[in-house]
Order: sequence, then structure tokens, then C-alpha cells
Amino acid sequence: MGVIRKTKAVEVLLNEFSTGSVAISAKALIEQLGEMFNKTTIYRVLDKLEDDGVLHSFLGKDGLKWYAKCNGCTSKEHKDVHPHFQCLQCGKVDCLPVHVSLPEIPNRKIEISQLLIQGKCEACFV
Amino acid sequence: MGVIRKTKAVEVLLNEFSTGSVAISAKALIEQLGEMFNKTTIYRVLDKLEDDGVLHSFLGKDGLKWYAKCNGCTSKEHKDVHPHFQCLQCGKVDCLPVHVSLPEIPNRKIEISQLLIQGKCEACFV
DNA sequence: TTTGTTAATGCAACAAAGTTGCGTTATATT
DNA sequence: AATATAACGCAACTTTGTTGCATTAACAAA
Ligand SMILES: [Mn+2]
Ligand SMILES: [Mn+2]
Ligand SMILES: [Zn+2]
Ligand SMILES: [Zn+2]
Repeated sequence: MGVIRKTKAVEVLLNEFSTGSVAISAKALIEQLGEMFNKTTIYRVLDKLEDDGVLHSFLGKDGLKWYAKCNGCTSKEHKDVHPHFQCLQCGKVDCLPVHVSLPEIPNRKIEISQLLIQGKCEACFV
Repeated sequence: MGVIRKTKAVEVLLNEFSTGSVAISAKALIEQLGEMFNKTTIYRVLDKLEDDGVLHSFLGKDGLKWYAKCNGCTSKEHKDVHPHFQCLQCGKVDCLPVHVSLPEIPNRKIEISQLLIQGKCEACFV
């Protein structure tokens, strides 16, 4: 079940994702907001916001969990699927609003897919 | 640095990967061989075999580390890049020997990419 | 075959990310 | 204002993987 009450933690976390398509790791949010809220609260709010279709999550290069804002998703349908890009130099992760055509795989039913591209971001690419 | 001495652990672990393009998680190997070898040894041997270009590793859907045999790789060059498929029903993971064309991403330098496709495998797909 | 070097191992302790249980607090409804 | 319960904080825990160090064993040289 998703968010039911608009608490301080919900408000502050939502605000963190208010700008753009940059992803934030749960770890970074705890480092940043861990004095204001308990890490358990942060994990639980993120989880619920994902349930609501407000955020989506994925795993970065070290298996860390990252979150970013969803576009046009609801609690019933998560339709905002796209690859992610992680900069190997500065660590920044963002959503790539492009379509990826998956390869043909006979005799298998594809349900989900995750593509993580790594390299140098705009800022770090000379 | 990679494997230097052909120990029992190296021999047994190599044998686990002798057949086909099925991946095995470090976790599964420890469950399976943990009475024969210490988990530290298992982690270290896998790590070294990857250095040698004998195995490659990637992260599965829960962030677990998986290993599979490399084809035509050396310690100098890991060229066997391909997507992986994880069955959501039986958990099996295998290497997909296909090429994936990445989307165009302006102003960024792509260095690595990982594609994990999830769904139902041949055996679980009715 | 014996000896010597050191890679590899086992063990225990640790680290990091995330989860769970439970008593307390605060939101929102009546 | 009173009430119900969602959300919270805290501590303890789980899981996967790592590190330091003393001991063992692979392997080549004598
Ligand atoms: Mn995204
Ligand atoms: Mn593979
Ligand atoms: Zn960057
Ligand atoms: Zn299956």
C-alpha cells in the first residue's frame, strides 16, 4: 500500500525529486536526510512512493538502489520504462528518455528489462 | 592478479561452469560447496577467474553477483559482452549470445552497459 | 625426494545496505 | 476534543560480501 498521510518525511522526500530526471540513491538520501529522519522511515517512504507510481527504482552499478521520478505512472500501471546512465567519474545517474529495442529471444516470455549504461556524463565528458 | 596455482578449489569451481552458458550466483556456489570450501575462498577464486578472463560477472535482479563462462576472453581483454536473462519463476539465469544495439546518447561517452532481461525461461514458459 | 618460497586457504571479525518488530507519535476523520 | 491507525524512531537483525592474519599446500629448485 502506498502513501496515505502527507507527513513531513513524504513532503521532504518528494521535494528531493522535484527537479528533472536525475536519480538519487537511497544511500545518498540517508546521508543527506538521516539526521532529520530515521533511515527506516526513508526506506519505507521511498517504497510507498514507488507503489503509488510517483517514483521508480532500479539498481546501479554496485547493486545500490536508486530512485527517480516517474512520468505518467499510477499505482495500477508502471509504464515509464527506460534505460539509465551512470557516470563512472562523478557517479551521477539519470534517466534516459529513449526507447530500447530488445533482441529477439525465442521460446521466452519477456516481462521486464533493465538497461544500465555506464560511461562519462555530459559534465565529465571533455 | 589471477589464478596461479591449480588448487582443489579452482578445479572444483571451474568444473561447475564446464557446461553451457548457464550462470551461477556466488550465493548458490556457497550453498553448494560451502562445506568443502570456505566462502572466502569461493569469493576469491571467482574473482581471480574473472581476472583471467575465464569467467565474467554481473548483477542479477536482486543485486546478487552471478558468474558465467567467458568465450574468447583473456586477462587483457574482456570482449564477451552480451545481455542476460533471468527467469522470474525458477530463478535460472543464462547468457544471451546476441548483440544489443544501444540507443544514441548525445554528449556522453559509453564505456560499459548491462542489460538484464526478465521473464519466463524456455522450461517455465508454457 | 627433500627443501624453500609464497600463493592459497580457513577462520573470525567486520562492513554496508537494507529489513523487521514493536512501542510511541502524529495525521486525519468523526 | 476524542478516536483510529498510519507513520515514525529505535534497536536488533539479516544478507552478501570483504579484510587481516596465521596456517597450509602447490610447485619449482636443489
Ligand atoms: Mn528512470
Ligand atoms: Mn554472460
Ligand atoms: Zn559525471
Ligand atoms: Zn524458468
